[in-house]
Amino acid sequence: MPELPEVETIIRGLRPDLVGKRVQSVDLRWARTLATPSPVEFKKRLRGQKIEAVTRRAKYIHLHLSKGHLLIHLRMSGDLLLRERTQAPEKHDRLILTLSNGSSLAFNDARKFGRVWLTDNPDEVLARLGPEPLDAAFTSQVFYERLQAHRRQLKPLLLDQSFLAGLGNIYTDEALHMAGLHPRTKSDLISREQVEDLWRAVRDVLQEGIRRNGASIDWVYRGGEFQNHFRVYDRGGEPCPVCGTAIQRILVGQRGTHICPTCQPKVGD
DNA sequence: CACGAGACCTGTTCGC
DNA sequence: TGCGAACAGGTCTCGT
Repeated sequence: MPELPEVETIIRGLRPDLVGKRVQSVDLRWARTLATPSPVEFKKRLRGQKIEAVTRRAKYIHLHLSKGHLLIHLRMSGDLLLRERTQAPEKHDRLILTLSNGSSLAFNDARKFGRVWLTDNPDEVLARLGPEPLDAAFTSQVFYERLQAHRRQLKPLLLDQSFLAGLGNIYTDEALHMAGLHPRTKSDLISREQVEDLWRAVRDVLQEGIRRNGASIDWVYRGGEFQNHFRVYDRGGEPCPVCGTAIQRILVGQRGTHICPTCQPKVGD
């Protein structure tokens, strides 16, 4: 479910309830959720820690603790929820932290792809990430140079978190449609003007996603409403909002991809 | 280096 | 209704 706007929505919601609280107890219900350290170490080091800040880097949730850092990646189906301490664990809860204010923080993840790290050096996990797309440092010139440095299909490149951090399948399709670019276009073949359009599209679509509290599809519901404003994603067969042509669903880099064949003509190759 | 296939998992939806 | 196949918001590793 979660891409940058969904993760941003989650941390904004949780932050006021988490900052200043202490971890009283740790209930690890699916051991493989833990990337590092060992379960025994994890519990020992986490208990008693105070949550000092809640931030986001790309799709990672970052809890800054009095000593150490808890990083959480929700992957496909993860969710982070505040519960009443008295509430019984739910079916897919993988980790539950009981907090000092009588609530608990539950990491729920049906597909078990999500991961949690407890580390003194968050860079061990985050260092390989590319630029943060909404950062002031991510200029269209930086984007242009990075695109030129590769000869790859645009969509898989935009999904590569070491190239640009935070986009997922939804926002990539939306941004490429907004910029009028075909997802298979080679990254070094687009003009400076097209890069400018794509740069603006990426930032606009992420900001719109955040403004609408993210997108919620299917049974993994979070209360966002961006799903009601998709231009192409999950809209195969429906008319393109710009030109009316039927939206196509194709496969690019093994990911379902949605394009308007009129607005996003193939280039180069 | 770029790309495809397969793995990791469970749940929902679609087609027959 | 039943049942298998296809598919899902992500990322990693391996082989070509």
